[in-house]
Amino acid sequence: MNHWLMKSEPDVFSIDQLAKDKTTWWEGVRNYQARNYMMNDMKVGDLVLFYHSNAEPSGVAGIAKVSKVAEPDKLQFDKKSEYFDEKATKDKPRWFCVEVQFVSKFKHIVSLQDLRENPKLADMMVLAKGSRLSVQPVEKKHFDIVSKLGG
DNA sequence: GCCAACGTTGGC
DNA sequence: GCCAACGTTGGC
Repeated sequence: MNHWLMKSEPDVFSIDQLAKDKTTWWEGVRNYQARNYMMNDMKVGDLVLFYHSNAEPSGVAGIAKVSKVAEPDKLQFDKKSEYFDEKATKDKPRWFCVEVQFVSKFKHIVSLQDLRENPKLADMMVLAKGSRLSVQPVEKKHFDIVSKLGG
């Protein structure tokens, strides 16, 4: 089983919204590297750190898990969506997304500062300079430390 | 709202 | 296939 970190702006979609909805298709990713992780590597049951970006504070807000493997992102075909992609066709979809399911919300958000201050987490991808990838792998040892911090 | 870092696009 | 210009991300 693999572990992941997925970023979402809470103003757009928060851990509370996921708790309410139970599951969601992770639509709107328009970065090939992030897509490839979802399309090729994410399996049902994989655990996900749900990360709030552009937030007060930014950080890991809870845990989700992959509930369905990748399927074509419907928004790429929706002309009214900001995620519409005129180069995508139903025969040859360009963008894929997995479905994730709510697992738990942390008692306390594990802020970016918390992550930075923990030497054991120093080589997490999310802490790398200029790291913008919205779907990224996480080592199990890091996942375990972060979930312990979250309570 | 600024801007550094990074990704994508498109002319050549 | 290079790379300048442009767009986006996301912390601050």
